[in-house]
Amino acid sequence: MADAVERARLVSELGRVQDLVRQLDQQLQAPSPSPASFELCRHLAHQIVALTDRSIGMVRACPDLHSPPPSSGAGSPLSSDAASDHAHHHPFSRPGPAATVSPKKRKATARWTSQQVRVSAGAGAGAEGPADDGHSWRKYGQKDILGAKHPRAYYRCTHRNSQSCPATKQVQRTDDDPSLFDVVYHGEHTCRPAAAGAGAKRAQPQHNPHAHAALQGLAASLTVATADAAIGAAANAALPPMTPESCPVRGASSPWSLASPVGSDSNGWCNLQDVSPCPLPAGYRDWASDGDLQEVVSAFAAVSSGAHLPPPPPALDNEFVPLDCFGFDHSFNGMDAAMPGLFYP
DNA sequence: TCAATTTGACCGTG
DNA sequence: CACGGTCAAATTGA
Repeated sequence: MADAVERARLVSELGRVQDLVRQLDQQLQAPSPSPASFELCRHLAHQIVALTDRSIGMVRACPDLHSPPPSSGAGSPLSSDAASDHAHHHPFSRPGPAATVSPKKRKATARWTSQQVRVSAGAGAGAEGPADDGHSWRKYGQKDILGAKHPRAYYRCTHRNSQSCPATKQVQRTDDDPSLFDVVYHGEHTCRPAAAGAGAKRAQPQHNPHAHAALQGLAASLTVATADAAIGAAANAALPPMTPESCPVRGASSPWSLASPVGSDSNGWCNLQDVSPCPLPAGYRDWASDGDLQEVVSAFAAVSSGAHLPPPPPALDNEFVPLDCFGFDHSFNGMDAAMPGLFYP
């Protein structure tokens, strides 16, 4: 029986997280980033992580809060996989070419950032598959999935060999709507978008002038996630108005079709069926088309799920590598288990 | 000729 | 043993 006290505490914790995110946002907007402000950013980030960790612990400790929200019948996104429940947990494996121990071996322990997205087939581009997400993918497999009408296709980044880019994705047409695809992204792109933007460098993620947008999105996502955690009206009442539409993450549609699973429906999907851009400030668009959106979203997903960046370390178990984005280099061992409710529903 | 896709087999997990 | 994920040989296309 989730006592109201526990809920109130959780809401309060998440509210603090949101405040911290806003502070971080403000720091990132500072015109001339100084080492001091960078340090502050780091500090804020650590606090955010610690608080979210605690919040998740609270949710876990309380069975009622922990129980998943009843999927609002309207076609649960993963209904196609409902028959096989591992389809939901995507413990990803195979950390890239460096782990050439023996072929066809998978590491069960490796956990990658995993982002679930539902996209529609590009309207004009035919219904072959989801719209281009800005990266070049190479198909390496296809499987018929039990209980699903359509096979699942497996893609890896074209630059996997040349640049050791570990990113992969799985694409599966939804059962109910053939024009919709469920896309699960694993890993992060470490490759350079070679021909994409003329000489677009993704060298210094920190002090990214657009990073604050992602943080705002994160703040919005936290709001939604709170609601997802069955906090419901209490949370929404306690938090400042921030509509899901204000989440830049959801607007990453042109041409990016990537979204954070946090601010999504009850199953962690972010429905991008509506490919028409959602109302976004111009900055968000520019940023999204720049590729930085994915970077930041992935970064947060990585932070949340304890993923790491290549090149893969030789160690099998402790697989954390510092994120260059915010310098989240400590205290994430706990985070590995901290966010599964959000990323591994 | 090379790159991308297809497809059946292999492997680890539950 | 069934299933999902991956590999790699064969095939296709530019």
